[in-house]
Amino acid sequence: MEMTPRKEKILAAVVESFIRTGEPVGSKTLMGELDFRVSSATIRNEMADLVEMGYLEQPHTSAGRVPSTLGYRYYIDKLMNKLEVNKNESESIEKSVASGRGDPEQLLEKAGEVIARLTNCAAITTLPTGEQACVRRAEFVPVSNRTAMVVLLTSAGTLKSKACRGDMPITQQTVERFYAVCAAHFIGKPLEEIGTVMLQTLVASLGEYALEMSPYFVALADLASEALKSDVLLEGQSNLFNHRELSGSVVDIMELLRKGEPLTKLIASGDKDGLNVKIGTENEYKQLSNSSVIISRYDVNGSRSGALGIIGPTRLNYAKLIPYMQFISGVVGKILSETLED
Amino acid sequence: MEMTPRKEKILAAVVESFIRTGEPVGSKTLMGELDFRVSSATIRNEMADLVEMGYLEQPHTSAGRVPSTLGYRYYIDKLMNKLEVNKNESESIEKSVASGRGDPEQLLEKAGEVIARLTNCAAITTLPTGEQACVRRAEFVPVSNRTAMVVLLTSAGTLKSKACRGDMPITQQTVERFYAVCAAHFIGKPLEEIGTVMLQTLVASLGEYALEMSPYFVALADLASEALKSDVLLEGQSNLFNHRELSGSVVDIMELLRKGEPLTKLIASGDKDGLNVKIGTENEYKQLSNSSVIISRYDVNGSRSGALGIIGPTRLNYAKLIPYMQFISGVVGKILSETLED
DNA sequence: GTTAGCACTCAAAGCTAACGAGTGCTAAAC
DNA sequence: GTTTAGCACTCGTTAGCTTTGAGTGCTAAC
Repeated sequence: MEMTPRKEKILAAVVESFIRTGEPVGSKTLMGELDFRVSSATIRNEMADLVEMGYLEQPHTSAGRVPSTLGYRYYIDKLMNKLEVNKNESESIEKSVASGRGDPEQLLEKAGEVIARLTNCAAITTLPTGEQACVRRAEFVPVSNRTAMVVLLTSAGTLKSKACRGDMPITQQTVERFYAVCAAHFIGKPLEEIGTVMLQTLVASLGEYALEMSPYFVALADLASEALKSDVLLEGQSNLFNHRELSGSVVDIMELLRKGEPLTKLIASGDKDGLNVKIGTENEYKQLSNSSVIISRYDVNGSRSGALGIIGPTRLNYAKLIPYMQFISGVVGKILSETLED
Repeated sequence: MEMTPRKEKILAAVVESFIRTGEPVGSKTLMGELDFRVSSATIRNEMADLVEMGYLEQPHTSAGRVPSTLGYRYYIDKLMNKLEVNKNESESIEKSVASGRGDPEQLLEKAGEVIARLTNCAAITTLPTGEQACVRRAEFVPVSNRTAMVVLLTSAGTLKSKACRGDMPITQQTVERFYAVCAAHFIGKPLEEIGTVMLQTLVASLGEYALEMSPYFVALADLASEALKSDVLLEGQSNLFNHRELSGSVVDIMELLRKGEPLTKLIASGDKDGLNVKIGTENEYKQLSNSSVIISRYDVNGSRSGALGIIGPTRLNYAKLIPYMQFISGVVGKILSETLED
C-alpha cells in the first residue's frame, strides 16, 4: 500500500490533534479538522490503511487512533510546517537568556531554565567544549600540612580543582617540584594525551620524588579527564510530572538522568545540521521509550560547541518546539561567541 | 489526664508497629505486641485516652490508631531505645565512606550516597565551612581578549571561579593591576568583610582604572559571597518515591529541595548535641508536613563543621536511623579531620 | 470510490452488596 | 475501681454488575 496525499493529510491531522488533546482521535472528530469534506466512514477506511502501514496505532478496538513512532517520524520529516518563533517571544527569550551573559555556566543554566519554562519539559544543556583543549595552567595550593588543592585550567576556559592528600608533609620544595614538572609535562599539552600511560612514564621519571609527588599528578590527570567530559546541566526535571502519559516512567527517567554518562551520550548523539529528534523507541535507552528528545547544537565561532536539549513525552508540539530550540541554541551560540572570543 | 507507664508502653508499641507496617494499629494487633496481658477492650480504653491526650490519631472511626506528631515526639524523646550500629554494618559503612577520602566534595557525595542507600531516604549533606574563612589567593586568567577567569581560593580550601567579561581589552597591565589590588584589598581579608560597601570604596579608589577593572572585582566579590554559603549536596532524591505516604507531596518536596536556600536553612537549623529531628508539622516548610528530617552535625577538629541529613516520611525507623546518622557524621568528621588538618 | 446504517466492542463510570477490621459502649466479673 | 466479654455500629475496601458512549468494521446502496 502506498501513501497518498489524502492519507498524508489525515495522518497529519491525527498527529496534530493528538498532540493538542492527548486523546486518541476518532473518525468523527477528524471530519471537523480536515480541509476537505469526506464522511467519517471514508476516514475510517483511510485510518485502517494507516494502521496497516504502521503509522497509526489503536490502544484498543473501540478507541480512536494514536500516532506510532513511525507516524511521528513521517510527520516530522515530511508533513510538519514549522511554526516560526514570533517577534515578541524571540525578544523576550533573548532577553532572559542574555541575563546569564558573562559566565558560560550561568548562561547555560539560564538557557536551561528558559527552555524548561517554555517547553514544560526537562531541559539538558552542555557547557561548550573545545575540540582540542590543552592545559593552560596548573596550580598547587597547600591547605594543610599534607593536603593541597590541585587546580587545572584549560585553554577552553574550563577550571577544575580537587583537594588531594599526599603521603608526606608538603614543603616549599614540593611546591617547586610540582610547578617544574607541570611546566615540563603538562602545560600546553592536549587533554587527550594525559592518560594513564603518560602518567606512568611521568611517575617513573620522578625517581626519588615519586612517592612524594605522584598523588598530585594523579589528581591532575583526573582533573584533565574530568575537563574533557562536557559538563551537563539539568533543569526543570519536575516538569516531567506534568505529563500524565509519563507517570509510570518519570522515576526511571530521573534515575537515568541522574547519572552523568547517559546524559552526555544523549546530548552528543549524531546530528545533521545541528538538530536531532528522537521519538519514543528510537531512543537508545528503554526508559525513554515513551519520551521524545529534541537536541539542538550551538556553535561558538566554529571552534567550540555544545548542545541544548529537552526531554518530554512523545506528544510534543514539534512544530513549535523545534524552531524554539533552534532559535535558543542560536542565541546561546551568539552570546558565547561574544563572551569567549574577540 | 496524666501519662502512666502502661500508656507509655502502649504508645511505644503503636509507634513501633506503625513504623514497621505503615498500617493503622488496632487493639487486637497490639495485644500480641505488648509484654503484659490485657484484653483488647482495655487497650481500646487506653488508646482512647491517648487520642484525647493528642498522642494518637484516628484516620477514621473504624480504623486503628496512628501516631500524631506529638506521639512521635514523645516516643523519640522519652521512650525510644536506640539501636546501636552493629559491627558489620559500621565497618562496611566506614569503608564505603572512606572511599571518598581525599577530596571533601567527593567524600560528602559518597557519604550522601551511603546514607541514601542505607535509609531509603533523600540525603542532604553540606561541605565543611570554616567559621572565619578568609581570602587566601586570587587568580586572574585571561581566556580571550575581553574575558578572564577570576578564581578565588579561601583559607577553608573552597575554590570558586567565574568567567567574567570586561569592557576593555585585557592587557598585561590589567593583569598586574588586578594582582596589585588583590594583594592590597583582598588577600587575607575575611570573606564576610567583602560586601557591596567594601566594593564601592574599592572601585572609587581605582580612579581612572575603575572602568577597566571593576567588573573583575565585582566578580571576585560574588565569588566571596558564594564561598560563604555552604554548598549543599543532594543524593537519592528518587528514594522518596518509594514511600507511598509521600506520594502526593514528592514533587513539592523536590521542588523545595531544588532551590538551595531552603536546603541550607533546613540543615543549619539549631541543634543540641549535634542532632536535630523534625517531625512532620514541626518542619518550617509546609511541603514537609508529611515528612521527617534528621540532621546530624559533624565536626572537623572543632574548627569547621557541616551536617548530614535525611528527609523521609514521618514513619521513619528513628531508633535505627538516628544512631546511623550519628555514626556516619562521626566517620565523616574523622576523615575530614585527617584530610584537612595535620 | 464514497457514504449511510447498523451491529458490535470495550474502557470508564457508577451502583450495590458483602466484607471485615476496628470501634465505643454496656453490663457483668474480678 | 478496673478489667473484660459481648454486641451493635461505622466505614473504607473490594468485587461484581450494569450502563454509557465513543468508536469501530462491515455491508449494501449510491
